[in-house]
Amino acid sequence: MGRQPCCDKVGLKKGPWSADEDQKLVNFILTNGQCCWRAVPKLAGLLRCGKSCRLRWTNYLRPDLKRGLLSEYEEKMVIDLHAQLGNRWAKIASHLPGRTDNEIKNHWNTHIKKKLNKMGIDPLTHKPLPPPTADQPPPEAAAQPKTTEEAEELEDLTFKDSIEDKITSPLIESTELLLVNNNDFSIDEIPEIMSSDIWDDVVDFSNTLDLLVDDCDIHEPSSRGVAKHDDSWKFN
DNA sequence: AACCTTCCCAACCGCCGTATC
DNA sequence: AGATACGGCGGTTGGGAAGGT
Repeated sequence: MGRQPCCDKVGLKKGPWSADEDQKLVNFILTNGQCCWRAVPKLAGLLRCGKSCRLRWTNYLRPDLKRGLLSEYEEKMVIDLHAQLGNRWAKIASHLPGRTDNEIKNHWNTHIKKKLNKMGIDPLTHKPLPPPTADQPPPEAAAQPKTTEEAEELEDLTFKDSIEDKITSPLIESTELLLVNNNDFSIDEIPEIMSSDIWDDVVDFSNTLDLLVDDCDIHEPSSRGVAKHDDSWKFN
């Protein structure tokens, strides 16, 4: 015989939590700490199952949670991490202090997905959406740019995306530093990238994500001493 | 003001790997 | 060794809020 069931699920309350229930749970956890969730509802005087208590605590009641919308910085982090990790929300959330996997998942599904689609970027692959064919008209969400500004933004993002493929694949350390791994650029690509209008954006993007750390210098060729390495430029 | 539609998010569901009996 | 609970995770849903007609 295995363990005891966590709850018999008979007579247990479901649905939204009341303020009174929240108070009971918070008081209990703050007094006793997080212990065996199975025991929590009984000890705290709640008619909920342990799993429901755990979810309520981790997603809503924890005192270290941030409330409100994700900042632009956090959103960029989520997009970048999603490009590397996919729908591993818990993993993504672990890099955003005070945010829960549920919160990030919701924000992705309700905001970021739409935003990327609107910009012509596939939220699954993070690549530009394929051009529409006669058989397959563009999805409603993937609207084509209507103005010059929108067209320029799309072009920018597409080019940036191809560069980011080369720059990133960062290792994310527990310190939340994103390290750029010895990424090689073809020598032919560097002048084009650096002379383009988006170079500043690339650096900004990297800075925003704390991609650039002390042991990772990005320089212009020759003048700032990028290490030339086998016909490619290397980030030190 | 009343109704309808869309949006948003808290909470649930079901699955999986691990722990326990 | 096998059965079963636990804890964690990602996907989905239901209902309230907001916006539109």
